[in-house]
Amino acid sequence: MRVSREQAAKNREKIVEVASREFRDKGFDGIGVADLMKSAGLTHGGFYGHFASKDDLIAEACGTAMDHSTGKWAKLIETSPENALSLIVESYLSKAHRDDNANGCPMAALAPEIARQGNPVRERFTRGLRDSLDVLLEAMPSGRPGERRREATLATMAGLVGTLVLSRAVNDPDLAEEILAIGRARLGKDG
Amino acid sequence: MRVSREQAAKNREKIVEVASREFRDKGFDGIGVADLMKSAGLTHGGFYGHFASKDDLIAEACGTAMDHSTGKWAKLIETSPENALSLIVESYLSKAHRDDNANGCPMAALAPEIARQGNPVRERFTRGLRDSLDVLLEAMPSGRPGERRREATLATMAGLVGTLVLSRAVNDPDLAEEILAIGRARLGKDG
DNA sequence: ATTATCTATAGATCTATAGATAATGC
DNA sequence: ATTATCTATAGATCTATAGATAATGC
Repeated sequence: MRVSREQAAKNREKIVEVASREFRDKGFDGIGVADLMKSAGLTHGGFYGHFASKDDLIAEACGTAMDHSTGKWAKLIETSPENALSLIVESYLSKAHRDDNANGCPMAALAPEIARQGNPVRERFTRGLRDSLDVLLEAMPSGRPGERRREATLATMAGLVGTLVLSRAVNDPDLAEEILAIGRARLGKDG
Repeated sequence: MRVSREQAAKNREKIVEVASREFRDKGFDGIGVADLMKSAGLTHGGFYGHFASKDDLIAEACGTAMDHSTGKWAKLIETSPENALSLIVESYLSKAHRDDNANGCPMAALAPEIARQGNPVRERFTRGLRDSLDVLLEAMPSGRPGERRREATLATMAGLVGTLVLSRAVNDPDLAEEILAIGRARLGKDG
């Protein structure tokens, strides 16, 4: 039943990848270690050879989810630097993103739960947020003092997260769409 | 062991009040029915005389938490209508609110978890959000088209929630305070 | 020989229910 | 007599560990 070191490393990556999606979809308490391992094609007991605890996996899964999300933005900026902000806002506040929690922004899916986690999780998350802010800053229109640009970046990030979070929680499709649409109109043109 | 109808009604209210605080503090999965009843001064088994299920309580606790939160804003508007928006933003994005999840805004504490709940919970939440938006609209500066005012209201609400949520999730106190401060500066003066 | 994974299980939860108890309200 | 609450427990989780197994890597 033993596999090669290479395969073991791949198995570990697979666990993190599955977890990062399942946690965003169901929340940290909405999915157990046994089911995560099953989704990764492994058995329950093998988990603790890769991670010290579920919390340990949560920290890593949050980190990679943030990195992945930031990577998408970086790619948009690289592709078309001139209207990057507009592209980021349009995709972030799209119906597709709203309806795909599992592959979307970990902040919108998990931020309040992360706030309740221990220091290792929050530390890893904070690093991911800093990186994400650095990337978003590049997408913000220049031609203003650096301090102002930093402010606009943070305000845009908060606006994006708040908008998506409210749109998802709401039961009425019309209200959910109105929230998204207003967010797109106001955040896409900078602050 | 039986109590009067009046006392039973009070007990029910107490359960909802305790639950609305504990849920905001620990999340829906972070506190069990037995512990909630203990905090309310009752025993586990008595719960199901008052509520059909934990989900049932979640819906009601979300609703009253939203109503309570909206009531605070309404009071601020009544007290000083001229600078109500600024007062709302200052209190919402205060350190005190950030550090008191249990008595604070249920959206910032629970929105992503609410999004994963069934229709009854989300319906009750949606009603609470609509009411809250109606109240916040009154605090927005007038002197502009109604449509624009509605947009500014929704954008402000999303900005408030996103700002508080990020500030709480972050591990570094300086970054957490920077996020709050920028939110206060930008949202207090309308959009 | 080492070790990645497996099976099996301990021990601690959690929601919900059954049936007993005792005070209220007719 | 009704009913709000209590005790006790069923049944289903969940995290984590112990010990067996079998393939890798020396």
